[in-house]
Amino acid sequence: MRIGQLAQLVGVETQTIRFYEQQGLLPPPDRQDNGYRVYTEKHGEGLAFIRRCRILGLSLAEIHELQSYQDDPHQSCTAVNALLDDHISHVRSQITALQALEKQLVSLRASCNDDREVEACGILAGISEGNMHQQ
Amino acid sequence: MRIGQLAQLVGVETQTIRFYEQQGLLPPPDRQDNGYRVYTEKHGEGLAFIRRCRILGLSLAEIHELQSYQDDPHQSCTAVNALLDDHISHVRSQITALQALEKQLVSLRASCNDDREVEACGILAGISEGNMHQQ
DNA sequence: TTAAAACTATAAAGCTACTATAAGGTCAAT
DNA sequence: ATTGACCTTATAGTAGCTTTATAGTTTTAA
Ligand SMILES: [Zn+2]
Ligand SMILES: [Zn+2]
Ligand SMILES: [Zn+2]
Ligand SMILES: [Zn+2]
Repeated sequence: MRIGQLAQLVGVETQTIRFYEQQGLLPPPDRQDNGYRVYTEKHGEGLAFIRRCRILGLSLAEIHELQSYQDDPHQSCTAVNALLDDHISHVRSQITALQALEKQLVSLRASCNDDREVEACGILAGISEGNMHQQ
Repeated sequence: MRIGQLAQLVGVETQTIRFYEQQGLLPPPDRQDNGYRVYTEKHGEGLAFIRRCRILGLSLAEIHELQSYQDDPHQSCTAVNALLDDHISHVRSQITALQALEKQLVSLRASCNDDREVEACGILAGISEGNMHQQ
């Protein structure tokens, strides 16, 4: 299987596959005489794993870590679970931060209607005055 | 006022100030004979404005747009209000996406306890099997 | 007075996770 | 023989800084 077929199979661009190889996330495949990469089903599984991790918001470093655990299948999976716990708390704190931000933005938005000149705009005034509750 | 004092006043790094100047967000200040930048109060206000916008999650491009409105203070502020509306909806869709992600991660996390070997880890199995409800 | 510390300058690279572009080699079909 | 689709590598761009390198200037302390 060549790179284009693999890409289509998993739904990524060919450059992305080369990029993962370069980053050490995907093992370097064999090459044909002409230099073309030849992939096996295992590569397909590995690539699909990476993509599902990415959809879950895991960083390439976190994926790398998960792969290192997979390479040693008889150790305890505590570290895997902890990685996910950490990631969940990252996501939760992002949500919290964005919700606070939304609140701030909505209250700022309420300080202006559409019938003003820029110099009287409640939004620009609100930002400039800087009475923002940071964090 | 030199760059270090301005940086301390507003709470940013000196490089950040030079970066904003380079990006056209902060007007180039006068220079001393030795080449050192000399800032006025207006620069301080401009920099504080940028920082407050950044805290609100506005991109440098959006800040640039706001500044262009400020330069023409007698036009209607409709565009300013619209920019904020857009930004609010960006933030809301980020929140929605992250909440969906959190749900997915939590259910994945529930598929494992801490007393397994990696090869039996419910999380790794869940990712590998790929029964993920995308988006 | 002089030497170190602290400050300033520019330019360039690094960060994340790709995406895009350039310039070229390979292969099948027309 | 040439088009088109595919493959190769290398390089640059994205956002918003941060870090590093290298060098010149000012301030402070011995
Ligand atoms: Zn994470
Ligand atoms: Zn307004
Ligand atoms: Zn925005
Ligand atoms: Zn587990």
